[in-house]
Amino acid sequence: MNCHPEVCRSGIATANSCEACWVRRGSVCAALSSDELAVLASLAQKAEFAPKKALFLQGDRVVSVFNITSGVVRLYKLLADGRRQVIGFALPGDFLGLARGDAYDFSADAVDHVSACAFSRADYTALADAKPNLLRQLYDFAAHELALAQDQMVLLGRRTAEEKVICFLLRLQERWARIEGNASVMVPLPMNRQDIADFLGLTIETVSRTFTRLARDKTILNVSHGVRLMNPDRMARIAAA
Amino acid sequence: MNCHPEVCRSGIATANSCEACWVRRGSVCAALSSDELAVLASLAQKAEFAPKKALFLQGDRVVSVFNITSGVVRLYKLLADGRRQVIGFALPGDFLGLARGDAYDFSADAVDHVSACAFSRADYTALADAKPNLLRQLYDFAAHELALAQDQMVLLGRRTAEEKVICFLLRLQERWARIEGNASVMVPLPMNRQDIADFLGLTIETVSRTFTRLARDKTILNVSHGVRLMNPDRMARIAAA
DNA sequence: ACGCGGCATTGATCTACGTCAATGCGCGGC
DNA sequence: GCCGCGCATTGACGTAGATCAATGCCGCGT
Repeated sequence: MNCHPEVCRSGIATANSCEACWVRRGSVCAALSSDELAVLASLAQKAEFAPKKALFLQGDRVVSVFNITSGVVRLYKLLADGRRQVIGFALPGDFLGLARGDAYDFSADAVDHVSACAFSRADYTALADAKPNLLRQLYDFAAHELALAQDQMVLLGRRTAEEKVICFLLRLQERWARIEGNASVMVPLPMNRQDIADFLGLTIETVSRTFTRLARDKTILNVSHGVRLMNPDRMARIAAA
Repeated sequence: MNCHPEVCRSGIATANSCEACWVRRGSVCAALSSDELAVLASLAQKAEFAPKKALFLQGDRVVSVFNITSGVVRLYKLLADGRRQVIGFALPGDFLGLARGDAYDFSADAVDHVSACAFSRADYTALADAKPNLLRQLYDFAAHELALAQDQMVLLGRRTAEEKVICFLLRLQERWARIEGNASVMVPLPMNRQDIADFLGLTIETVSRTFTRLARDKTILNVSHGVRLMNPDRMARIAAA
């Protein structure tokens, strides 16, 4: 479960070749022409982050933007008293750096080992201004993220703990499927229970209890760094409710 | 409190003139050149909606996009069993129609009397494709909305009922201030308690109790369709926590 | 093979908020 | 000017999920 071949292999086949980048389809750099990709490649810096290392912190000046090529990134905000809300997990193909203004308004750190393409923000915005293609992709990505955020609001505001966990698993399954090209009942969960709790607006104990209850009634099977969906239909029914 | 002159007067001074539109500054049509505005004006249709009338419903095909020129619009999603999450309130100057795909994924209806500029979606996307200016504005607006949505996630997932209500009031105050050009301790609340509850992930009773508790300890004063902030400092301190 | 440290699980109890049920009240219609 | 309706408030009580406190377990380094 640790090593999904599609996910673990480097996103970039040869140094600074965007054409060969396997996350390009489904990423913000999809639908760029060959010569545009060449420009992009010349600006790209390969970056690697060990587990728990920060890509950036809330309040940092935005110097770089990132395309994730492998691994999972945790995006979160902290309240002054330490309460944390995870606002999302960035997966391969996701773009980081939509921040308005010149400071990040959330923090991002690597859940597992993360590889990313880094661009200077100045270069990237210049490119976006020059290439309406790319701007259009960024716009679509932002609108997509917004739709996800709105779904998450419904989840946080109006769903029970069990529904939250089930929706979380189904949505993650779908995102992995989009990345790997085929849906699987094995859902990798590289993040820990605390991350999931902070994403769903629950405590770690409630998340844990919900997982064991779902496992007890054979809806899921807990495996080492993930979960196997044993009854996706039932889950879909609960998520639809 | 019902009639903020800035808010109640029509957004458009003369029919189909975007140049004279008072919400333009701060809206998505800001920063368009004079001739671009002329094109925009030729495409605009003035639309009016009585209280509770739908601008569109979740699942409707996207035929129009809107710029709100006066009034307040409630944006919400429903679960199959009737639970409702209000995902936002659109105020004068706000743009509606970022929906991905060709169906709306949320519903929008008028809280009070609403005036809007309607554009055919096809015209609007064509214009955006032709004018990178406008696309850039749309992108910025989407990124701004995303930032708001992320703040709302923190609120929904990690804040107490009292904090939720206080943050709600302060954020609304700031948005009105941006629209009217000056901050006021009088915060109009055209939406009802149920709307506020569904926005904050609470019940109407909890919202009501929280308002009366805040009024009892002189933090706010309840007035007919709004609230007067009597102790903004204390509120800011709680919101910051 | 052992022990240690981080994470996850489990149980007992507490509480913020939800639910249910009246009651109040302002506003618009007649 | 009164009535009725939709919204808001208030109170009594219930509960999902939080909190507090062990205990279990797995992987990793020595």
